[in-house]
Amino acid sequence: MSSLINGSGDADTRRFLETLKKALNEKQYEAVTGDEGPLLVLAGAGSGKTRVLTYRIAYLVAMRGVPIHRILAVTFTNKAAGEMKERLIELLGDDVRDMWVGTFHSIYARILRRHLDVLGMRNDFVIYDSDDSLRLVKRIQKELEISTTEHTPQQIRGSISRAKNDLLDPERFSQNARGPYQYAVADVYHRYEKQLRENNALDFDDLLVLPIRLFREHSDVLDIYRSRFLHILVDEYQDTNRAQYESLTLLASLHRNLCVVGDDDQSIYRWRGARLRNILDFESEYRDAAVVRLERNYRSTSNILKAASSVVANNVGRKEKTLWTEKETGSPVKTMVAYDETDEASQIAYKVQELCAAGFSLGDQVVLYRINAQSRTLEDTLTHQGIPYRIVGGLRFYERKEIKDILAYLKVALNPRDDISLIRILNVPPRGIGDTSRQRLFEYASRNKLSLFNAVVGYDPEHPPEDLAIRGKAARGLASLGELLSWLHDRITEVHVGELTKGLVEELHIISILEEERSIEAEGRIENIRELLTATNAYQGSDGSGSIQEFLEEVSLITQVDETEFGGDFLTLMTLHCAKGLEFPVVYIVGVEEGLLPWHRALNDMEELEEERRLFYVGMTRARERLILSYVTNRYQGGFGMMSRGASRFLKEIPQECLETSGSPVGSYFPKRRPYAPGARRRSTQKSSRSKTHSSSTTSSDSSVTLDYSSSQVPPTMILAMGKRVEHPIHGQGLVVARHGFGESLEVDVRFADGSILRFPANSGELRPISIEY
DNA sequence: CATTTAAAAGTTTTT
DNA sequence: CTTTTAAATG
Repeated sequence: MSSLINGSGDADTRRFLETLKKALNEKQYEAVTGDEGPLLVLAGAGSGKTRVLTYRIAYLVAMRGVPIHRILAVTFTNKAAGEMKERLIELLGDDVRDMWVGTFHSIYARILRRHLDVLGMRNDFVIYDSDDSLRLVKRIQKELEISTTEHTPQQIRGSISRAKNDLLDPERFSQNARGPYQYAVADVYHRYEKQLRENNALDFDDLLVLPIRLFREHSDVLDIYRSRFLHILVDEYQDTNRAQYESLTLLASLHRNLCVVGDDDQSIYRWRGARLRNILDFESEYRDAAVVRLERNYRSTSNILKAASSVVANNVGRKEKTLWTEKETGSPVKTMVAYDETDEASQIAYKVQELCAAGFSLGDQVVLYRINAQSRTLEDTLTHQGIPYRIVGGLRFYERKEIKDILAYLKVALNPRDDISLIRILNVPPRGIGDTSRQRLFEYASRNKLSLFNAVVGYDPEHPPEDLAIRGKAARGLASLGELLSWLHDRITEVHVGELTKGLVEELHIISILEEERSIEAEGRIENIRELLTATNAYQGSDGSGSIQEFLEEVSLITQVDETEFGGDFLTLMTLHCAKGLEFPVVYIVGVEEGLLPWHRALNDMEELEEERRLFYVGMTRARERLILSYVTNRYQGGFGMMSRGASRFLKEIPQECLETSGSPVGSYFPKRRPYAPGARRRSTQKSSRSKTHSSSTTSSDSSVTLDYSSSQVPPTMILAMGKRVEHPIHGQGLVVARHGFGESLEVDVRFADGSILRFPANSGELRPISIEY
């Protein structure tokens, strides 16, 4: 492939412009080739936002001769950055690899690594994730004797985070504090910042906030970057917060070539400090800003687009936009009513298979929900029916306990001041150092003005310090930890991360300890550790050296979407927030109910309610061809009562003409749900007992009543679920005990009365499901 | 004194 | 229905 970057002849120029004209519509072309100066691209959902951003960079490089290192592109996830880079490499050639494309967090981390020392901190900091920060807040709350029940550590940590993103340092926060809660937060905040500095650690917010301090207090550093970055391009601008806004303003203050792309209707991170006004006020902020509106949608059918637009039109605080499409009308948006969440899950599972029969693959379909807790019921049902699925988000790989434990060792070895990580691994794996010993160790360290690390490493079991009353098992444990840590510390800068991790895992004997547990969870953990070893082993940093510092940084900035490999024949499940920026041919949104979507705590606040509406809008606009919205009449939460009350107000905002309603309110046919009996195990026994319970009242929540099997549209996969009773013309009655494959290729194992187990293709028609008689 | 076991309480969204 | 906190055990 010829690289555009080297060819600057007239012929190449003309060819490139031709390519652009062909690849882009008029508005997109305008945005891509827009002049220097501030540029606001208001890009509606599915209007080719990423495309514009990518082509604009290519245009700047190829046509305007902007050197690659003088461009800064900021995206929302690492994955988006990676994809943009791949695309740019195709367009411009391999040199693009050195371009600064990344998230705010990763780009600023890079800057801080170079310059943080001028602020009196160290450049070799570690990054605390939210779990680490939370542990720190908890510890401080205990030290300050602030009740953790009255104000949860999560709350306080949230308040601190918000303060930081609003650029309030502890002093300013204290001055503005009103009321007992804010005073408490102020105290914790003070100590929290002090601890971070002492531990040589930065939290996520620091990565955004410290560059601002750096730039403001050291104009020479600011000058390096603001003169270097001739063009700055920012994706998802509607979700930037105050700190991000301020830092961008500083970085763009010299050349003023700031191109921001976003959609105010898709701003969904207010709770994280995102300020809608950043995008709404861009034009007044930069009076000379050019504005381009991308209103043509290339993604959804007109029915879906119309439905979504009608919903979001109810928001007041927005820029007026009219999205249009040349796509066909398409299927109507479908609403489904279910009795409860189990019924909802069954109906979704049914619909998924119906659409599989209609030619969509599982990978084409995604189920979106408001809160993570909703995934459980779906998972149960999908597992039960043998539908392969994949969850995006939830617990991230690098946040799993066993992984974080191992990484904590590396962090401590790299940065001996990292007390939070050290405390974490003090007794992991169990080595006899409990609460009491830990407390004594703390006291001993502070009495002797030793860092915790030195207290541990310097511990000599032959001559234990007199003022450290640790003996016996705890003493031996402490000694072995000290040995291990100094062993690690000696190698941390020399050895490749893979080799060191391997040595560490062996030294800890984690695998054998877990093997002895002989539980499913332990097996999963072993799997995870093996995966970590593979990852570290294969790791090559930017210079191919396998530096541990670089590895740890990369790992802590991984986003939820980054981790998931898309493609493959899996049904995808994720929260609405996670779905931002993605698209699928078929989208289900479940739990479209008052109290859930909109979330109950948003009901009394106009702005919060609008954000919920935007969230719903984002979900709807992910769909290319089919959109299915479902709600239930009885949703239970935990064991305590109902949590949502009927269809969401947002559903009523969709025009009737693009809707199709299905699924009757079947509530009356269903038995009232029993209150949870304590001790009634769910996972294993419920599955078999559930169908019995329901069928005893002539119905089954496995949809055998709500869905009409006799209409023969029901795919066999649906009927031949695990545990279903079936009849075979020769062998008689049996029970489905296993399933292999999926869809057309599904085969099921059936155990018959004589104990024999036989395998049948599900679509052979030999097996007939029978309703269970009692 | 550490670990296991039982009871109690709390659940949005995430870089 | 999970996660955290308190009491019992080894």
